[in-house]
Amino acid sequence: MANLRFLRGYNDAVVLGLARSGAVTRVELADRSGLTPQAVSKVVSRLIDDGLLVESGTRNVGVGKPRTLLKLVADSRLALGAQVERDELRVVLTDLAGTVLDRAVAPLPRDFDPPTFVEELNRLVDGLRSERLRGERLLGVGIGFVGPLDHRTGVVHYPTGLTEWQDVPLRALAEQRLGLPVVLDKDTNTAVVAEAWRRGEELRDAVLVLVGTGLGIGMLLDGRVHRGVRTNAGEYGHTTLQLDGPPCVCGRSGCIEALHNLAAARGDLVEATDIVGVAVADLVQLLDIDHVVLAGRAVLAEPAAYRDGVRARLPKDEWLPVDVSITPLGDDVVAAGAAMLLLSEFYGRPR
Amino acid sequence: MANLRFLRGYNDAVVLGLARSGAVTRVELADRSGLTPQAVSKVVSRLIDDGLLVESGTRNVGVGKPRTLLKLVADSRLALGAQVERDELRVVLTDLAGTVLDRAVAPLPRDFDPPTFVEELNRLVDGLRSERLRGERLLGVGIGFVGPLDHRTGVVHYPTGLTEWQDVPLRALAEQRLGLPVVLDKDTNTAVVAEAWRRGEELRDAVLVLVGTGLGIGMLLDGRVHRGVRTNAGEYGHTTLQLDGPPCVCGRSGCIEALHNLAAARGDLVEATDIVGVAVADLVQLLDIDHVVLAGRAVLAEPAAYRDGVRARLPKDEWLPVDVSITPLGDDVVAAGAAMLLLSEFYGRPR
DNA sequence: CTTTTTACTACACGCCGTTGCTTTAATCGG
DNA sequence: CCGATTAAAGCAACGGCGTGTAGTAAAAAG
Repeated sequence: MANLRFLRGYNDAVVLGLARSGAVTRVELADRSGLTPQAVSKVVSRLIDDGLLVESGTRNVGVGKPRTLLKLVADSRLALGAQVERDELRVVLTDLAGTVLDRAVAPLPRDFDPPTFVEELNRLVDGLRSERLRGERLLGVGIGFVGPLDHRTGVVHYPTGLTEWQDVPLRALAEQRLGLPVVLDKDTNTAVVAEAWRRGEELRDAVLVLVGTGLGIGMLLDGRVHRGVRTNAGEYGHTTLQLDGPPCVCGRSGCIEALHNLAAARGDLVEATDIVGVAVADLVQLLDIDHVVLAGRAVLAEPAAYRDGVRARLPKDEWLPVDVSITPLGDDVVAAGAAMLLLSEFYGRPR
Repeated sequence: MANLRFLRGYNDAVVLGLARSGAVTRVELADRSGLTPQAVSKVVSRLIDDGLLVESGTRNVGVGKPRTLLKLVADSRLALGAQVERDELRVVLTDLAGTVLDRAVAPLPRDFDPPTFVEELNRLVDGLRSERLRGERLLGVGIGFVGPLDHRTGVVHYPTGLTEWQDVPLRALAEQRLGLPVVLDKDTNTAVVAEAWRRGEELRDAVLVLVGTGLGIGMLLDGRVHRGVRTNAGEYGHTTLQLDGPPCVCGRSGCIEALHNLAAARGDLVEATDIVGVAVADLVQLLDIDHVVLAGRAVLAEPAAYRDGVRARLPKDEWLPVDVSITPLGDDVVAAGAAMLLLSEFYGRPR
């Protein structure tokens, strides 16, 4: 189904997305979006009325009237993002450009239950909210949680290590307590949203590899996050890499995660990063992506080693080079991505 | 970029897609599409004017005016599809519903060159065209080719075993010779299009596994074929399944394809199907899909064995069952899918 | 200063789905 | 048997989308 509201929202999002990557002009927006100059003028004037864009000077390119520069008003809209791990809650405040403005971190009790969590979330959110925010600039809160969960319904199913979380409608609970719109997604998905939102059209096919105690990936395919039928895509840690390998906690044998963690426990960084390299090379080949972003505690402890380990296993001299990078957002990537996921609900391309 | 033409085309495609799955009524179309009843009425009247739909009786559901049944006029539009293998060319004629109406098969000379191929394609196309087709019912020709190739540009790059095919603009060559619109895609992609086009909304996240001399997959993710940055996605045969496994023709070790073909050569069908099972289970977990379709010469020789081998490796008693099936199109699946890919260029959802 | 070139906008327009209402055709209730 | 009720579908007016045409604004070039 598509109607005129969809049409407008879609084109608004296209223009805003291009504007996010830096100062632009109407002419350039028309060229890069495929919209006619008239349509761009209308869209831009809507966005200026909403306070999302401002005109900021001119740029001269040869003869003729100079182009009017347009700039995103990054702090016209803000969002909060949370990362929930088994022992820690992190909440960050980001602006429309995806810049992290502030953060708060608090420990979570062992095997915490939903009410405890919602209260703690509310406490951190209130702290960040009261300092800066007057008026309606704060759009809502995104939550990046460990899986499995359902992004569409906002229900957490049964994450390992959290016995009190059996089919908990977290999105509804959080919306009620915080009085703000809430979106819920898997941590790996919010992380890849962070990269996609900040890098824009440059990043359309990418994988974000999150290496911590487990190994999960977030997939950006053709400009959209791939979540699968039940938001369960990206469980890459338990993919078989060695048929007769060592047993894994998941019950099967020779999983990527088992091989990686064994090598890491031995202190064999070369072997550990090589495992990740082989796994990523398989992914690149399967999905035909041109960007790989590495993140997670293990990677951030030894960024160069993991980056080089992955690069070494990727095919060289290829007609399509694969860009391998470490997330510039560091420990904030999941929480910041959750905030950007919420921003994208309002200002991203509608479905 | 989106405009009113896009809007109309999109909604037309939505309605036509629903109509493809059997006789429906305007009310049901409105319910299932999310469009308003008036919008459906307008769309349907457009489609009737174009000869794509007809009213065919009524259906009574309780009180009130009975619903008018609508039926797809399947033979109002036809398309041809070709499958190109290293030793054989197959061309089929399908209607708008994806039903195969006719076929022609011809051997191809060893290491055939582009001109030879285009002439042979033209000969088979002409044969199928002259028998049935008067007027403008034939929309064009789809070609499913072995990779690597570029779907967007229509250029075949450098398929192994075909030394005369270095960056050949096959789509342009074929369009010129045949005088018909042509689309080009990898064989695995056209095969998954065949399943998607025929099964409609029921199939939104699926993998088609094509097991022949190699092993490739076609991915349908969130209702769209995933091709990757350079139409190279789905090269699954050379994914590592055993780190220290036997050497593969690709230069690496322990690839799925190498393990499978070794087992098959030994005549060990259980082992061969189990390898495919493990590989598919990994895929299902990674992509979170709910449908697996098996196809290809090896599978069609022992369909039950492959189907059961795959089922055995998939997680059981899961909250999300995975449906495993054999393609009902048999040897035609790639060629028929190529025809449906062409149909979808005209009557599928626009990008 | 005039001409040329380029950026941008004002406004009428065609066409999209939507809204409100009417017509059509069945069942239901007496 | 027949009016009341219910549901499907069409008609007409409408708001809003991007588009096309024509015009204005602001620079460089001559």
